[in-house]
Amino acid sequence: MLSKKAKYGLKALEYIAKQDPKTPVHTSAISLAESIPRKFLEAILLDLKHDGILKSKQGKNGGYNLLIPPSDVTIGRVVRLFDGPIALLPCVSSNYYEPCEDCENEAFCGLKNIFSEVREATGSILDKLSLNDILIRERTLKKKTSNSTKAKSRSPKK
Amino acid sequence: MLSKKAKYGLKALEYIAKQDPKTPVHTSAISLAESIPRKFLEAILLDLKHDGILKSKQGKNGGYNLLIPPSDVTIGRVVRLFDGPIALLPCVSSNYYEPCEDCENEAFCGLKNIFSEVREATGSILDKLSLNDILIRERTLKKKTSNSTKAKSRSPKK
DNA sequence: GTTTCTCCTACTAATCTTATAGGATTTATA
DNA sequence: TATAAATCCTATAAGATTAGTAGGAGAAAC
Repeated sequence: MLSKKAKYGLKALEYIAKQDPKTPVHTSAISLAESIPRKFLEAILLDLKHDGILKSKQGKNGGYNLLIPPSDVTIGRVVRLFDGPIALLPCVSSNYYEPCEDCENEAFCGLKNIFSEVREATGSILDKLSLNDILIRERTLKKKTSNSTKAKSRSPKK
Repeated sequence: MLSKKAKYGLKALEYIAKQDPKTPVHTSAISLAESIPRKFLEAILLDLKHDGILKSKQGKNGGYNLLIPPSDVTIGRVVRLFDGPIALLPCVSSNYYEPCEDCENEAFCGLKNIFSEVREATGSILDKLSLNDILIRERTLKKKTSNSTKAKSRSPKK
C-alpha cells in the first residue's frame, strides 16, 4: 500500500496542477480542500520542493507552484520519492537494486523471474503516467457520466 | 516491497514443493537450505498451515507438506496472507476494499482510476501464477543457460 | 521414557509511520 | 518600520509494524 505521504503528495500535486500556475498556492488551501493535516502537508510539500517538482515563494502571499510541467511529473517519481522502490523485491528494482544476500544464483531464481514481471507491469504504468494524466482521466470520467445522464434523460421511458 | 515473511514463505513453499510430497519436510532443513532463521520460519510455516496451504505431522520425524497441489497455491494468496492487500490504495483493492474517507466521489477520482489499472496489472500476474510456475520457470531458466553453454562448446572457435 | 519434532504464547529491539510543536526566516504591505 | 502571513526547519512522540528471540507445552516415534 502507498503511505499517506505518497497519497497526500499526489493529491496535493493534483490540486496545485489545477490552479493558476502563476499564483502561489497556500499550504492551508490544499490542507482544507484535500483534508490533509496542515503541518504534515508542510513537510510533504517541502519534500516535493527539494526533489525539484515544486517551487516555492516565501513570505506573505507565498506558496507553491509546479516547477516543471504536469506532464513531466510521473506518478512513479512521486511514489518513489515517498515510498522508495516500486519493485516488490530488491533484486528486481531498477532504481534501488540490491542482490538477495541468500540467493545463490539470481539468474536461475524463479521468484525473481516472476517478480520482475510484476515490477515491469507496475513500472510501465507508473513511469508512463503523469500528473497530467490524472487530470485528463478525471475530466474523461466526468464527461462520460454527464453523457450517460444526458442519454438517460433523453430516453427516460426506454 | 514484500516483507521478509512473504519472501521467506514463498521460498519455503518452493523448497517444500520440490521435495517428495509423502515425506515430511523439517523446519530445520528449510531453515538451513534457504538461510531463514529457524524460529522465525516456524511461525511462517504455522501461518501457512493455518491458511490451509500446508499440512503438518507432529512429533518425531514430523514436518510439513503441501495440503493442496502446487498449481493451486497462487503467489497472490501467499503475498496477501503475509502482507495484506496487493492494491496500492484501499479503494482499488478487490479483497480488502475500503473507501477513501476523504474522497468526495470515487467514480470521478483520477488517482483511483490509475491505481486501479496498476492493481489490475499486478493482480493478473500474482493471482494467475502459482508455486508450480516458480518451479517451471526455474527449470526453463536453467535449461536455456545449459543450451547456450552447449552451443558455445560446440563451436568454440567462432 | 527419551528424543525429536510441531505448536503456542509472550516478549523485544529497531524501525517506520503519522503526525504535532515551536519557532526561525522571509516577504508584502499598511 | 511594524505587522501579518506565509514558508522553512528541527525536534519530539505515540503507535504500529517488522523481524525476530525465548521458553516451553504437546505429540509421536523409537
